[in-house]
Amino acid sequence: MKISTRGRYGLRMLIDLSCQQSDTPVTLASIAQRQDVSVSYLERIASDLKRAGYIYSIKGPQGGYHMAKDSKDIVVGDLLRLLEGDVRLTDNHVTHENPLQECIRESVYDVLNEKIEHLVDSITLDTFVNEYKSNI
Amino acid sequence: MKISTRGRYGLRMLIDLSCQQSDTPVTLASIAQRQDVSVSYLERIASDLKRAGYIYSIKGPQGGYHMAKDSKDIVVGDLLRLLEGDVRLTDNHVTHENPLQECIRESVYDVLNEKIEHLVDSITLDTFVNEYKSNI
DNA sequence: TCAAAACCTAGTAAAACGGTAGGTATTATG
DNA sequence: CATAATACCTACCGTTTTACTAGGTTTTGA
Repeated sequence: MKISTRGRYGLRMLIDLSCQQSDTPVTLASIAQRQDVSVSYLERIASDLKRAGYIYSIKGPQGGYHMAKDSKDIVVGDLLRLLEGDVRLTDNHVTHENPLQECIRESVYDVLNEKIEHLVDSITLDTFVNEYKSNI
Repeated sequence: MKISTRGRYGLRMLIDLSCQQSDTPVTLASIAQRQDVSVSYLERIASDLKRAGYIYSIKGPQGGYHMAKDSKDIVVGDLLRLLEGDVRLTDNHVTHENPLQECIRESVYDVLNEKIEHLVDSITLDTFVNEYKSNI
C-alpha cells in the first residue's frame, strides 16, 4: 500500500517542471540533480509522461522539457493511474470469485476504492505547485 | 498501491467470524474453506489478530476462534495498520531528505496520507458486516 | 563536426509477496 | 489413558515486482 518511486519521482518531476518558468527547456539532468534521482531512471518516467501528453520535449543541445499542460488541469488521480497502474487498493473482480468473496469485495473494497478515487480525482497538481512555490 | 493478501484475508476472516454467531468456536479450517484460503497461511494472520486482541482462541478438539470485540468497535484503519504495516501511501520522513524534497513531501504526501487515514479511521467493521449479512 | 541533449533496450540485484512443509502443544472425547 | 482435533510455531522457497544501471542510438544547435 505504497506509492512506488515511479509515482513519487513522476510527481516530483512535474511539480519541479511547473515551478521552472523559463523560456528555455529544462533538462532532465537539472531536474534529476534538484530531485536527487538518477537521470537514466527519470528518463523512463519522462517517456511515460510525454506519451501521455503531460510534457513535451526538444531534442539536441539546449533541449529539454516543457510542461504541455497547466498544472491546474492535471488531475492527481490521472497521474497516479498513469504511473502506478491504478489507484485502487485491490484488483478488480477476479475470476473464480465465490458469492461470499464477491459480497465482501462489493461491501468492503468497492466502497474504499470509490472514496480513494474520489479523493485523488478531486485534487489537481496546482494545489501542490502553489504550496511548493510558497515555501521555496 | 495495493492491499496485500494479508490485509484482505484478515478482513475477510474477521467479517466471516463476526457473521458466525455460534456458541461453539469457529475453526480456522471452516473459515479457510468458506474464504478459499489455505489454512496454514491463515494461521499466521490469525496469530496477529489474536495478539492484537481482535479474536481469542480455544485449543484442542472443538476449539477454534471467537471475536474478542464487537465489530462496531473495530476501526478499519487500525486493522489495516496491523496487517499492512500502515495505510500511508509513502514512508515517513527519510533521512538525507533535502529541503526541496521535504517541501514536496509536506505539500503532497502528507495531505494525501492524512485524508486517507481519516477515511479508513472513520469506518468501522460493522459497516461491512451488516452489508455482508444483508446480502447472504 | 562536435557535443549536448533526448531517447531506447536489455539486464540485474534485492526485496517483497504469497505461500508450503513439517513440525509442537493443548485438550475434549471415547 | 489414547487418540485425534485443533491451535500454534518456524524455517524455507519460488515467483514477481521494484528500482535501478549500462550502454547504447538519434537528433540538432553552435
